[in-house]
Amino acid sequence: MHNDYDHAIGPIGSECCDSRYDAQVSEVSSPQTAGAGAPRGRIDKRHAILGAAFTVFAREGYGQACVRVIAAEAGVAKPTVYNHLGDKENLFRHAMEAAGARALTASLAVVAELRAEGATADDAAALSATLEDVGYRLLLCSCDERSWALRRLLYAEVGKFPELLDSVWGHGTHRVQEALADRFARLTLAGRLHTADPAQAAEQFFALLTGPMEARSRLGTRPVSDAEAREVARAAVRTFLRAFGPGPDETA
Amino acid sequence: MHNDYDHAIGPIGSECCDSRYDAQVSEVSSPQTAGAGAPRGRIDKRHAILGAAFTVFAREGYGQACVRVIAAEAGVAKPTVYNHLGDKENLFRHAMEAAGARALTASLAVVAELRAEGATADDAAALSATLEDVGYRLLLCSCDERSWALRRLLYAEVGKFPELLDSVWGHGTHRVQEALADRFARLTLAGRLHTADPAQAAEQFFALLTGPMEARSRLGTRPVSDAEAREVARAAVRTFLRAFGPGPDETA
DNA sequence: CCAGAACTGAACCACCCGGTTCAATTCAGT
DNA sequence: ACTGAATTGAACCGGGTGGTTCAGTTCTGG
Repeated sequence: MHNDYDHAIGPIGSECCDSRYDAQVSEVSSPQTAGAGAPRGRIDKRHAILGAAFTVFAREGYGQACVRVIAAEAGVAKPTVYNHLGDKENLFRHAMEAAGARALTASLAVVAELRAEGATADDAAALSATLEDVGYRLLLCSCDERSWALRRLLYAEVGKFPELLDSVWGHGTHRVQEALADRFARLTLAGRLHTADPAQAAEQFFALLTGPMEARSRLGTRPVSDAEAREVARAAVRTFLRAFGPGPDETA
Repeated sequence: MHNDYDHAIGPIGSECCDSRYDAQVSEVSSPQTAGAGAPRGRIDKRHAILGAAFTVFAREGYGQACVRVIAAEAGVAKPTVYNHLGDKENLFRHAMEAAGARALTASLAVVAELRAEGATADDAAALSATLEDVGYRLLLCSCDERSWALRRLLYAEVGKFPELLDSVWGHGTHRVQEALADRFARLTLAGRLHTADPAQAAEQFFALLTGPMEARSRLGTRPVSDAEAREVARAAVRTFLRAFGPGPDETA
């Protein structure tokens, strides 16, 4: 009868669902009957479902994951899942988009820090330290378990869900690299960097960070130590600054 | 009754299967009844099955792919598939390993070219051109459709098949980067490069190549033009040489 | 306090998949 | 030409899946 779900039937107050469920989706409950028999509220079932869906999809893959398990993980009956999101495909899409948005905001926050810190220090050593710190925190974001799971699922199902490439991945990396390129451009104008093409520099900075990490963390299946992450960030920044740091202005 | 397949029952001459089926697995046939009614021979059914399995797995993912389709794609009856490889999991494993071996040999051949060409030219421009060419060809390998499919499947099923990480991916990238590091070490000894840590330099060289390509080719779903691949290789080599090329020997 | 919406649990359905069995057929080695 | 192995097609089985239905319960808004 009804074809378009997502907020067509309007099961709960789901139209205002722009509020990203921040950390864990299983404990925030409407401030009534708090701590009583019912462990969770009524209005955030949707968040619980999306979170559980991502967890299960990440653990078992889209094809192998079954909705019953997702419902169980969310502490919810199976019809409730279908009532909220109507379809396994839609469920997957929304779970991925939510996870992507969360990962994006984390990375953007790190790059935003570069704006703040980068303005304070002035000498070359300070710039190097700042870049290293930003790189390290960017690596922490990128090496988060949920982040790896997101990338794996994206890789896996890009054939069946091509639109997720844009809505989850493309926009994200583009915006992060754009913000990075903005900072590099300003640093170049200030004479502290020599990036003829800031966008390309940002692209390569990102590659120098995440590329080595992919191998070292075994595609995200092995937790990477803080020391190793810092070492990768240090190496990346060293190479980056040798190539783009202050020096001969041979802007090709 | 029987638990260990693969060459336990010995259906055909499969023990000698170390010969990698080179290009396409669907046309080589024993030199008899060539071109007649039966389109393929009898002895290379296994290759056909493995090739078809990889094709179907790449197209639909491990979970969604069903053996019937694989058998159809291979032009073979379903029991034949089970007779040869016994299990969907084993089928997947072997298809992945075969594809991984093929991709590895291609990349290794490219790096081997660096050994030959790198010895001839002497000036800096020639080194740059050689590195660009090697990078470009490495990118071509890495951007091959089957290569992307292999990486996607690896990413996707690394949770269910952790051993594939080593047998398909780890060994491959390690060997390529090792070969690259060897070349860099020799070039450093010859005074034409300054790589304090050749392994790390190779790691970053690889990252500068493949990282930007990941975004530009949309995770391998969009064919990348030769011009763009060449541009990425050029940019990577330029950055790499600025960082590690002849200049101040500030080996940290 | 009550009407109505959301939620639950369980059963149910049709479908498809992995894997097996089997008789009939085709091929390879000699 | 003949024997035995490989292959085929088709049917079959058990089980799990996506998705629905429904009666009954729990909560929410007013």
